[in-house]
Amino acid sequence: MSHTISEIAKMMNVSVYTIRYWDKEGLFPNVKRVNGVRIFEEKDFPWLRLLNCLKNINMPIKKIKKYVDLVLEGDKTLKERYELILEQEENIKNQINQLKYYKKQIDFKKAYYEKAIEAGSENAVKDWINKKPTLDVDKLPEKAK
Amino acid sequence: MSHTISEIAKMMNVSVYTIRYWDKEGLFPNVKRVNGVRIFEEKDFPWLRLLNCLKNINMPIKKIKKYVDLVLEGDKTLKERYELILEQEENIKNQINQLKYYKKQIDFKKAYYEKAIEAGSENAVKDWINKKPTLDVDKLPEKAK
DNA sequence: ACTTGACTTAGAGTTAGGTCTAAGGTTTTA
DNA sequence: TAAAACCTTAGACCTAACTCTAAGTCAAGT
Repeated sequence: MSHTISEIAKMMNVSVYTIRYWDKEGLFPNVKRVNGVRIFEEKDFPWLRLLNCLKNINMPIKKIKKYVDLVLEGDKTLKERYELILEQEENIKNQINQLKYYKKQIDFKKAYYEKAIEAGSENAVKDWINKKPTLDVDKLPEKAK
Repeated sequence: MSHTISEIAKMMNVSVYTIRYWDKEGLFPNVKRVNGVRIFEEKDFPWLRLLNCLKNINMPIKKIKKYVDLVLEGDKTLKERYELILEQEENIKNQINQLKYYKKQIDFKKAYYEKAIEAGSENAVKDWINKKPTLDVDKLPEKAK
């Protein structure tokens, strides 16, 4: 079963323009063409799947391109690719930890507004918020990327 | 204790340019000035803290500005602000879920490369990767924002 | 008084990642 | 056989979020 660019765009939930842009950036080095028209096949799906993953963990296109280039160089880059993947794993962990950390702050703010709405005014809960620590950068989780 | 722009930039781990840009965008409506120079005080810290949080959960500047405007309108916007915060909470949850989902794929890829490196070639583990599902967009977690 | 260094502004420039248009080719449908 | 509905390219344009430059102000130190 083969697929056109618009089908792939739909599958990946991006625009046709985006797929063409990614191709221009070299992210599809092996996609077949018939009369110049891109034909995506089942054999391309594992890569589409991984690409979708890498995009969604916020890996920059240039870094994805670098990975693609390593793949094209064959087995001699296995270790380098492994390290790149390890780095991404670290990166995801950091992103998750950071989001969890900030979720607590948002949850506090939510509770704060619940109290304020109940009281009808923000002033009524001002003393409550002041129990919270002030900006303390030392405690921030490691920045993602 | 009062602080200059460069101290705040250091604290928030961004450039001085960035703080000025944020100010230009209206994110510091209440910061004191002496001879035109911005003076950040302790009373500004809760907002710096929240701003830092909102930036790190990937809230766009325009949306943060909207929140600032609501705050300036006073108690009559409490409910609207509460809903904006709720939305952000949803958003963080989605981001976390998505990252956790993709982390599994990265972990699989990591194991894949460990096997490939051990075997000395990717071909040796090609059958192993093919046990994995192909691109299946229906199972993707809800997109964040 | 004068240099140093940190601050100010307006506005131009940069980067990443698309997004769109114009002009044209091919293939299916009426 | 012709229009509709896809596809193609090159390249211009767009947006978000900075990033930097130029020209200038101000306060502190020598």
